[in-house]
Amino acid sequence: MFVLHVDLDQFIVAVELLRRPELRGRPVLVGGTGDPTRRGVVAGASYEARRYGVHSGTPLRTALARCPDALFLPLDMAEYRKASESVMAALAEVSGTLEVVGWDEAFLGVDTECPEDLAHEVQRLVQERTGLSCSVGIGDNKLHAKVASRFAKPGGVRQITDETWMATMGPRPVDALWGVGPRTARSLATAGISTVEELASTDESKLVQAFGSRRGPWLRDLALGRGSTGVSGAPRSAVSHSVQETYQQDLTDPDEKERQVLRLAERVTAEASADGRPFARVTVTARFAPFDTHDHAVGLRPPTRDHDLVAETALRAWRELNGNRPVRMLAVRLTYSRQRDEHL
DNA sequence: TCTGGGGTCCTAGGACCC
DNA sequence: TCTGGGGTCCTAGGACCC
Repeated sequence: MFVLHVDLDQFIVAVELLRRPELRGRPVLVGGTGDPTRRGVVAGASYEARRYGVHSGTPLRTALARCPDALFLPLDMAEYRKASESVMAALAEVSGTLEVVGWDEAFLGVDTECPEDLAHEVQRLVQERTGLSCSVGIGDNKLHAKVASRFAKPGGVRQITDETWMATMGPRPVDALWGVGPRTARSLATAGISTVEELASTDESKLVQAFGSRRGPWLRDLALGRGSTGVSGAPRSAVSHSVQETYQQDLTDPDEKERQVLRLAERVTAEASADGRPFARVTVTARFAPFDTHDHAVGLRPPTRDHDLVAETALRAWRELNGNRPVRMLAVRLTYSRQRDEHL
């Protein structure tokens, strides 16, 4: 048994290039409305643009300053969703268990003698069906496969085993591990741990003290390359659905803030209604100027799909949030009820 | 680096019950 | 009266991912 991690190369940009092939080879950046003078960040950067130090997450204005010759395109979520569905449909043809983990990545649990051949076959299949290029990581577990696909980019195949793990990952900074972000990296740095090797050889009790009885040992396992092998083919249903909007100018008028909360509530209810499940909770999130984010949730009991009730509850959640300061971003999230409601 | 949009999971603490 | 121990549900907030 092997785990393959299939990861599309510069997915968002690649989808855009399918319909604008004349842009191939140029620095292309996708994000926001496509206007780099407005608030927004880069969601997808072509490899050419990345050479200028622009990556996903870079503010559009910064991207413009670093790479003034780049082509800026607006986000087109519907198009990426369509492309993602075609990719996953192609992967479903491969014999094995398919676990979709995002728009542009999936695990395949496969039973084969030669995972490399299969990986190349997967690449051919995806290319043929969708015109998109992907990288494939091979491992004995998900962590190995996930990390390997990063080294395989772009368009390659890489395998990581128990034997090669530490040689490959040992010298790298801890945030190269899947699940270690900037916060954890900083906490580890405080404890004098900066590389994967150092983390792997740290006394477990020390990690338990700093990160708790669950997270401590988990971090060490991560550094040792221990990960889950279970690839689940069970269909995943979304836990929640949300919409959010960052305003070009901070909102200061209280009535305007309430109108925006109601607008977002209507939008998210309309979008989430297609699912069929009733909603169990409404969460309103506000990002206040300059940048502190707070949220407040109110349960819907019993779970409901009533639009008016959702709107009212969103407004109540907003009022309980005490949003008296200038607002930069608002979001409304609906969490689905775990049971399908039979009396609707 | 003045910082989007859409998600997931975990933990801790309060309320409430027996 | 100065007060245990456990279970469950709920929410806030932290952290991470693409």
